[in-house]
Amino acid sequence: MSEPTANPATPALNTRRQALLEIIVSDYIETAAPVSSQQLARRYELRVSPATIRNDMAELEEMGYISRPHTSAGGVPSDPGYRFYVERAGQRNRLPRHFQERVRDAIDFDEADPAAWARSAARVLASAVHNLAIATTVKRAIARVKQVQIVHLHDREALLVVVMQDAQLRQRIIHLGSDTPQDELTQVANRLNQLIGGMSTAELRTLWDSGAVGGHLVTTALTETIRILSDEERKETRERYLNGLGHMLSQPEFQSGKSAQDAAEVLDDDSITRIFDESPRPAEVRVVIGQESHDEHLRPYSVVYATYGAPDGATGVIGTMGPTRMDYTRSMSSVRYLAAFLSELVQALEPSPQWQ
Amino acid sequence: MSEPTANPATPALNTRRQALLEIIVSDYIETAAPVSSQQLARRYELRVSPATIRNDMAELEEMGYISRPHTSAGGVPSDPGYRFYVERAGQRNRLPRHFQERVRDAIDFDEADPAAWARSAARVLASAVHNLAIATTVKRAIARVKQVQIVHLHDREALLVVVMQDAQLRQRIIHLGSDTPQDELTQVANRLNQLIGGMSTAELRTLWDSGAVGGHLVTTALTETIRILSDEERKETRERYLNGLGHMLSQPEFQSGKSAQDAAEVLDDDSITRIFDESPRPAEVRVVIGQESHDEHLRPYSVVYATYGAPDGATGVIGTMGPTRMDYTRSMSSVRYLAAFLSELVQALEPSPQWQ
DNA sequence: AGTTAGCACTTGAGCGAGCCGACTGCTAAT
DNA sequence: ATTAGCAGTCGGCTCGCTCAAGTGCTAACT
Repeated sequence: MSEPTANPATPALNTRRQALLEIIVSDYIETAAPVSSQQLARRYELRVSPATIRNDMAELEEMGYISRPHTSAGGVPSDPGYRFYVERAGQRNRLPRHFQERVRDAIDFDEADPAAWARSAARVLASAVHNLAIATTVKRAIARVKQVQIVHLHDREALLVVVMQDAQLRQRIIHLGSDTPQDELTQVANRLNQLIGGMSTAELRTLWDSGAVGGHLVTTALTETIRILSDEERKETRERYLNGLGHMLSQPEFQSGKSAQDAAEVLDDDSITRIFDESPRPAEVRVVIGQESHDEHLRPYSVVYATYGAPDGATGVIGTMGPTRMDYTRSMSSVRYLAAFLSELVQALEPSPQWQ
Repeated sequence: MSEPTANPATPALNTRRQALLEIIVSDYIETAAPVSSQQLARRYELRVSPATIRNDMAELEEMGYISRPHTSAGGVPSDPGYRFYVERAGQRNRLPRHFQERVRDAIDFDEADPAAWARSAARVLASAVHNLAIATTVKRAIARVKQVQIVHLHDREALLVVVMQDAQLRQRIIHLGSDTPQDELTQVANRLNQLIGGMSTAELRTLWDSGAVGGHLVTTALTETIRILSDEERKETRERYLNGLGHMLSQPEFQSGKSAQDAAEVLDDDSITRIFDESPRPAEVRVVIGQESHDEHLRPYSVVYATYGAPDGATGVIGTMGPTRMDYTRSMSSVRYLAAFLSELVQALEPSPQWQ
């Protein structure tokens, strides 16, 4: 592992070599074939001869930015080469054609369902970047209850519905001491709502400990509410939506060489969710290239992702995964745009942060 | 396309040949290698010589039950061969080890969440059959509302929560004429519940047309409720959970030959859901083998699936997909068991059918 | 009739040789 | 510092070969 950092630390690359490296990376991203000095000279207006380019490429190779499949082959970017490219060109805005329209058509605010939004977002993103896309629903670090409802099912069973602060719903079966009419259940729920509306798990626990709430049914409902909220905080309850594995597998790297099975296994377990756990700050698009990943299974791939949601509120993650030879500028632009779009929707669902 | 039906119509296969065909299919399912006459003679107590087996196999080939990759190779079952096998051995119960325990451990009734059940069911099934598993949530052909709730979000927006007869939840944003306190919203919801509890879409529409409900807010809530229910009936709102693509791609047919990309694309679009639309009666496990499928994309695969849920009530589908060389007895047993298990859970959520 | 032994024949898989084309690395000239 | 020219390297491809597995057929047997 030679570790050239793409930063000032490294012995400076003269301007022409920097430009050359960028061209090499972007050409390889486009063609998926090792790029040779002659092709570079022919296809781009470099005003130098192939021999000069060869010299420069030898230098780039020595510094670890590119490597060669074999001695007599062209250059292929290595992870630091992609990193250089991302730092240099990553901020450019390169949304796919009609991307905004496609997003607006696919995602309907009035559905009010973060799960539906996430599913559509994953679909749009996948088809935009031609790779696998992942979107999760949102979740708050600190769960608060907004309102509860108790619905009679039959005999001595009822459904406890909890509406959370971020407008997400959770449900659970509760067992009643006796068959209780719906009217009474509604009353209990209303009384409970007066008490606990807006409370966090901790506050609910305090209330419970104080014993201030009486009645068997109320206690049961409160207990289960606490359980739901603490599950919410403890477990990863975000729903994940995946789309576009087919797009990803159509990339040439999977035709020969890379194993489609490995890629599929990444989806079956929770690797991807794990990398998402280290969520970046909202509005920051994070790029993890190949070996940079902490997760061994993800090493052969790159991931571009961002957090979306309300600041200090409910947050989810949206991102894309593909071979390290992925279109970083396009991916970053698309992810950035979608994250912002979803953030708006989610923020419209809950009170603005000042209210708390 | 020669079309031998596996039924009495076909010129009778003598008993030995039937037994032989079953052995060939099951051996091929196990080993994934063309089965030869010598191996059959060696590994099974057939009490006849390889030459005789060759004669029988020639007959089986002529009748379309098996085919050969090339002239000097063993036999592999063709679709009608698998069909014969399924009809003959399909009813045998061959659950994987500890399957029941695994199911019970993975699926928690108290969660009361059909989505969570479906997700867990897909996971268990996938690992049991070593193939892709799909489970959907449930949906009623005729939606009924059980209860609604209106939750104030902020300013002039509120969340309409609809609890359906089968205990599923739906939500939608509604825009209020003016900023209305939660108390009032709760009252409106309670009034509305008196009126509409248990109603179907048609009944709600009649009510709406009658103009018997007054008040702007009530009307809005009613309108949106109708919209939710009719969406429910019109659209495919079942959530699909997939698991085990990695298992499926680890099957030898994908190592060389079959395209993993094609398989992945089947998942990205909705082919599978389409085959599920022709739901079998509950408790019937349906098997679609290769070319038998109406859907072109599914032709290279087999699908084993069953409907689960309450009779005349909410139903969902669970099934597995894999190469035509899949373990049908195991798949059918597992699907049958899981469908029955899920049915119990779903039925416990809603009033027994007589009540309606 | 049905079954079996024996044997010639077919075929895919694996292996190595050899050729071709693409590209580099190096040297020497500008 | 750049460039032309050229020898050298290497992967990919094709061809031909051999080998092992397994069949299809014929003739003998029960």
